[in-house]
Amino acid sequence: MSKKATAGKEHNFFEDVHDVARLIPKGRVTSYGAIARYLGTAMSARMVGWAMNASHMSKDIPAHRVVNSQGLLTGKHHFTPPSSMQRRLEKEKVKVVKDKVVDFQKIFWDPSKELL
DNA sequence: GGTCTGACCGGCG
DNA sequence: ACGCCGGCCAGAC
Repeated sequence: MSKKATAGKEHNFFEDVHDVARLIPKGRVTSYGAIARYLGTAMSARMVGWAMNASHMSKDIPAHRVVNSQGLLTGKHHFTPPSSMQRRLEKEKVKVVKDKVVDFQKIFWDPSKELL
């Protein structure tokens, strides 16, 4: 039998998001919407960000590589200090100007495409 | 168990 | 170019 016969659907949103976030290559960035879409919740990008908030518990999750569709470091406010997000991105050769990722489209990493 | 919020996204005026 | 609005899902109070 299955391991979980009557196992309720554990839509571990956290794990899903965390898993994808961990797969983000260094020097690349993705958007909440892209991850949401990859998970099947395209319109629920909000929860992706919220789930990322929980990523704070796991230091293995490069939340700083996740930005919004504009390439803006919207979540930097949740970092400590906020500037650490940009700092980490620059550390990965990702240029950030005015809280925005330079060449965002170029380094954009789409899980539904890259992880095909 | 209803209500609100949230690291978003895209459309419209 | 910019501001406002709704939508969508999941958790917290």
